[in-house]
Amino acid sequence: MRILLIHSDYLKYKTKSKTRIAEKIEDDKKEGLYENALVVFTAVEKEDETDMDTVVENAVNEIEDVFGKVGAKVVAIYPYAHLSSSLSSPDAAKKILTNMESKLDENGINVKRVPFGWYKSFEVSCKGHPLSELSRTITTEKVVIEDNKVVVTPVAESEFYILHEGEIVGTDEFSYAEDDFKKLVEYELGIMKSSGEEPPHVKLMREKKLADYEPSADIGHLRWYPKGRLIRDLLSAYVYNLVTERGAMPVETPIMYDLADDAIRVHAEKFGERQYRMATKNKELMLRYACCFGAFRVLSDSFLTWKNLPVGIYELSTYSFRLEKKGEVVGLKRLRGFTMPDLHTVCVDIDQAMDEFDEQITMCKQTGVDLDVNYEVIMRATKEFFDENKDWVYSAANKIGKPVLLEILPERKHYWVAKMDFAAIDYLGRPIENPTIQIDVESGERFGITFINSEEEEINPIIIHCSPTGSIERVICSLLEKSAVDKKDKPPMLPVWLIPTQVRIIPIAERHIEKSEQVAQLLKNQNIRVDIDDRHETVGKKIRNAGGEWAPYVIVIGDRELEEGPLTVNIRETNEKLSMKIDELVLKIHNETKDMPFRKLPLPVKLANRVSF
RNA sequence: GCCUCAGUGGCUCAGGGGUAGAGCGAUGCCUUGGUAAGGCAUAGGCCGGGGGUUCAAAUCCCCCCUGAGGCUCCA
Repeated sequence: MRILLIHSDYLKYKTKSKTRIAEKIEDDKKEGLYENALVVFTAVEKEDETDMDTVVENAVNEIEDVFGKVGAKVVAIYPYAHLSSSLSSPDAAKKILTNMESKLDENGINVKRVPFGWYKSFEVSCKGHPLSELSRTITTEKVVIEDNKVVVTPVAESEFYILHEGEIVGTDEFSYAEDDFKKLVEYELGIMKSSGEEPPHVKLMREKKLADYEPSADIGHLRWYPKGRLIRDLLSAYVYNLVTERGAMPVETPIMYDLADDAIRVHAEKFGERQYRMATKNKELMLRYACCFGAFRVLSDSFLTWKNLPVGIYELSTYSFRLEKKGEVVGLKRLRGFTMPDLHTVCVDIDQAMDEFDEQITMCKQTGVDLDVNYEVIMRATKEFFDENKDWVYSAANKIGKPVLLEILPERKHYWVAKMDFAAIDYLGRPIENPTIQIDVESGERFGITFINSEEEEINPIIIHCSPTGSIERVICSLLEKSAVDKKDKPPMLPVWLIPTQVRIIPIAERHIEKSEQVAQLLKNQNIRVDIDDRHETVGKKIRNAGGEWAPYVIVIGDRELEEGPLTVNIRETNEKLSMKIDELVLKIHNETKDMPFRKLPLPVKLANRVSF
């Protein structure tokens, strides 16, 4: 429910004509004049229908609070549909508005309600003091009043443990050997102190010309420059290969959905206000915040039998949209538009889901190796699930090979009963939630997904949600944060398969450019991204610039190299100058990029021709 | 969304009611060179946007936008 509160000198209204949904009214309600009134313009929304009593209660509390503060004489409830683009049914609205009226009345407040469903003229004279114009969003969340303060009803709290080598211990009793794990636990338990610094990846993503803010879009939507786009493409190809090799089938589904579809609406409403919504002429649409919608619709329209299962449907959501709060959006870590690899695996039952989950743990772990990022892991389960499947939870945690934080939730709040979150730890010691695996026990039924079991019965399957890397943006975030950590004791780098310039060739004088081009062509033919710094600068400066671009290999070509023979190659990682033949360099790079995807350099080979972004 | 702080050339920043500044970068010229910044010159600014105060606003005040930190949140 949305309300707009106006403290007015007076409200004056007059009914003009009925709409189809008009309520019946007595003649004395056809017009009205209320002086010193707190006018409550109210739009009742779809989600309010799920818990009308709570909405009424919350709204009444809010109104009474403001009423008391501004010292108005009367509350005038004014139905005003234009505050929301997601309206409830007229019947529900009428009921809620009437209930608000009687509740306020019971509490001894002089309350009037302006008729619903009529075209009306009105005049309102706003007093204009600081509290005279307020808007509020009222939700179905239960609140209690305590010491005059509104407090969200405390839900029973989660319990936290550490699982390690088959043992379960309290978070206090565990002796933390690994720094990153300790940070993760402190963060999860809310005992980490903030340092107040800016995370380094934000500066890096701009400095390295990967991505930048786009002030002309909404907050949290980025522009990507060629180098950033290249890395995104490589990561996308990487995940595609990873999941298809394990049998998943890629699909592509729409980015927006019609809220008239019940299953879509219920699933969407769980996400509350954090959605982008748009109204077209006849439809109320939402932008997807994950691939679930499309995947579930594909699955519910497919014929599945127990022989097919488990089966995976994969999509890379370019983009998913979440209307995160302004203050929460930061760099690559938290965006309003992001790209999420999303794998949905249909399983016949919870046992098969657990087996499949085990496979996916292996897959998620592998991404940490391929990306060269350290993950710390949190396993979460509802109390009920944990009690029934203790052995499996222990063994799943054991697959991580190091301590795992375990959260046990007293009851199921979400669609999942068990999940595993993999987090990289940023420069400031805070987790970046990346891969995730979740066992979903709810969506199969909600979206009408069924399979035929061996007894020819139609059954709702268990579905596993998995993002093997987490969002592409967060992967890049983790890589940049890691480089900032590394900077303390070694040169910051990206994995060789991801860095835009793998080999930088520096000709000393113009007469060395031709030879540089020949070397570049040989490397290019071997699927290596190579470029030539042909600018009129000193060798020292070009070396410095190559370092600034994190080029892992730099070759200087001068008179000595004009003859056939070995090249001198600067190796960034070790800061060595090695004499090697081209073939040796090719072999070294191929070894380092083995089994990883390749894309060509999306920039002019010669630096003199490049646009500077 | 709330609280605090910030926005001056492409970048990093100085200035602080009365000619708009520096370094880096860019461009041009000189230098044709051997491993982390060669020299000289030039261009580039509605001082985030809009209102107000003032003879005069980049500077003071108000609103908005954008960014940072914190709070909250991340299904």
